[in-house]
Amino acid sequence: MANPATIKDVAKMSGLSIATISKYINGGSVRDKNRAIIADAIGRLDYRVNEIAQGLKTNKTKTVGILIPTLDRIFYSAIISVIEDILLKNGYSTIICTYMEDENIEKTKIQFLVNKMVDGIVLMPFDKSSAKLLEISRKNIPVVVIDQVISDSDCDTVVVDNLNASYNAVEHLITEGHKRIGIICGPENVYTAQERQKGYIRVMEDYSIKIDKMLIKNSDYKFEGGYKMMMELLEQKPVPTAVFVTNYEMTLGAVVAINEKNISIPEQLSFIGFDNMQMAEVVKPPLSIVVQPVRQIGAISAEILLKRLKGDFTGFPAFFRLKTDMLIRKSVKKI
Amino acid sequence: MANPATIKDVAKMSGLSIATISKYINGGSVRDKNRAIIADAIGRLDYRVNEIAQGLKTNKTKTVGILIPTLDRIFYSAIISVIEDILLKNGYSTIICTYMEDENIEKTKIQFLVNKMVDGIVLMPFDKSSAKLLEISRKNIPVVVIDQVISDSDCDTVVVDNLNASYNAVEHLITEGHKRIGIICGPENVYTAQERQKGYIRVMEDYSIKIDKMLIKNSDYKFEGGYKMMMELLEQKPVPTAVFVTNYEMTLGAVVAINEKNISIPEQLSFIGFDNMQMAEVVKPPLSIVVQPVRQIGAISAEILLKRLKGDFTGFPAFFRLKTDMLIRKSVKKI
DNA sequence: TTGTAGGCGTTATCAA
DNA sequence: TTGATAACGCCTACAA
Repeated sequence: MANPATIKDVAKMSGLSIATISKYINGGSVRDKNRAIIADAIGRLDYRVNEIAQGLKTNKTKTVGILIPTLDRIFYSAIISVIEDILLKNGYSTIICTYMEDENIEKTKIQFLVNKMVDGIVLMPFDKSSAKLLEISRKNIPVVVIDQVISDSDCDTVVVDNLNASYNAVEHLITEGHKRIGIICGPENVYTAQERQKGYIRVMEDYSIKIDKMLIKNSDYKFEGGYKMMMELLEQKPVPTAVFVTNYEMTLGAVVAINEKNISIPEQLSFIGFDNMQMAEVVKPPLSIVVQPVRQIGAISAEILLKRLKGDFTGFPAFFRLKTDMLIRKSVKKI
Repeated sequence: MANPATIKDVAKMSGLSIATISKYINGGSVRDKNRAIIADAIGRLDYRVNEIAQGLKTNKTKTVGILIPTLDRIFYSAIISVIEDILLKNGYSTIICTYMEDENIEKTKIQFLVNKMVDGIVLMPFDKSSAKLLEISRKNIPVVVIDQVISDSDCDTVVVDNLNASYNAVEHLITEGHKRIGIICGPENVYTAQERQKGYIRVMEDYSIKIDKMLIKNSDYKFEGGYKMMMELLEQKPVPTAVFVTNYEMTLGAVVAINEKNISIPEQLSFIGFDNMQMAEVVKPPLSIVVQPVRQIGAISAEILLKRLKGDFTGFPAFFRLKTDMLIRKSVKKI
């Protein structure tokens, strides 16, 4: 209704000057008697600092930009929840942008965030190229990169140990007697996909199992891709006795394919999926899966960014490599 | 590195006044020759409007606040994706806040958004109380409420026809010969849950089927709740021949319970779930489900808000009630 | 068509 | 401890 109250109004009502009110707000020294008067006036006027004006003056917006490929994947939305929560508790709000896994949109949105004068950025990049980071670093905005290692660029990074996540999963299959093991990986130009594929190859070599290239499928980290690649794997001769799928959406797709073919897990095919414990329980039988430390990823990212935002650049650039968990259920059979 | 360029810099470089540059930017009339000069200067300086300063002057932040219970549910994150996309294309950025299904946090966050001077708010409220809307309406900030009808308050509203969604699902079961039909609903104080429950009761009455209160379960819209209530339903005597679960997370929980009890769908129990087509396909056999028009909800909400933001209040308060779809798969047996 | 000047709400410097 | 005042970058009468 009425315009929001300003410092001026508070000053008028309390009979003090604008400068004094400002000090009161920002923790300067103010006579106790006056503190009371000011507090009273602020209460009656329901005064709040105008953060826009504040931002203009201080060059700080108390806002962090979060840039992710899409909100549709539980992996991303879960991380964001955590980050948002921590930042908010520290007085920062967040602008979440998705770029639909499109490099051009990604660039546009980075520009957008820079225009919005965010104080910091959390980025889950599409690919490994660092060009897009130029714009940001030119403005001296701290960036935390999650889930990917960007070459040739100094910035704090939080990833999971994808290689060993994959290594351990496949090793589990090997230990249970499997040799003919299929893997469905993500896009070849994506860091996490490369690492997960490396893990597969390394453990196979460590156990001196011959690698059949036909059992290594690259796809798009999407439902349909998982479905299609699973179908292809099932057509191999001899058919693999076990399959490892390296992200959540493709795991869904693969399971659907398996169901359609009326193949039973684990009797006819052993299976290890990725992410999302709830889903793993819904499937029959419950799936063994690799679980990423989503909460931890979010928490560490938020904390390191807050540190940079405070101007503390010790240990820059920081690099965190978090361990995954392996959840053993009933989708793997000993052979 | 260097500070970002300001209008002043552009003015200096082009030899024109600040006012002229401002006109150029905001579409005022400027001599063609000068337009070229200004464009050139802007390009060389890489000048961008400082939206903070602009906001201070215009009292507009070009920002919309989105307040949701949690990001963990695909129903919410999907809607947000759509809204964010449309708003962005119209020059608005979004601040997404979650309140963890806690009324107090919800209030705090509303205050937070108001402090951030958002131009508008999209709200998915926790309950039906309208008190929280006071703060917003006092500031004349347009609000669009999604997924709930707030009594005693004028604001644009977008909901789905939950009652008939439920009616149709249960009717499908009845048509297939079922009479003893269990339903797992959400919290009794939540609008969508009430409506879905009403739909059940109405269709049962329409078909003159006696209602057994023991077959109506209220829970919390969460995975564990769905699991627990399903277990309870399975202990009823005689056991229901069909069950309808009224949101996604509870559907997951219910399916897990059914799997654990080694009950087979649809031979021993017919089943209809809610939301998320992908999941429905993963389960074996694929589940028949009620699908909400997520994209449409997002699109309509964004459009109506944009309209209000432009100052167009025709038809206020608007009320949209969207229809759901029923996806028939293989989880219902004729008896 | 262009320029001058005042003000948006805040912070920060410097005197008092 | 307080207060007057000049910024911050932009917009907008109003005058030229």
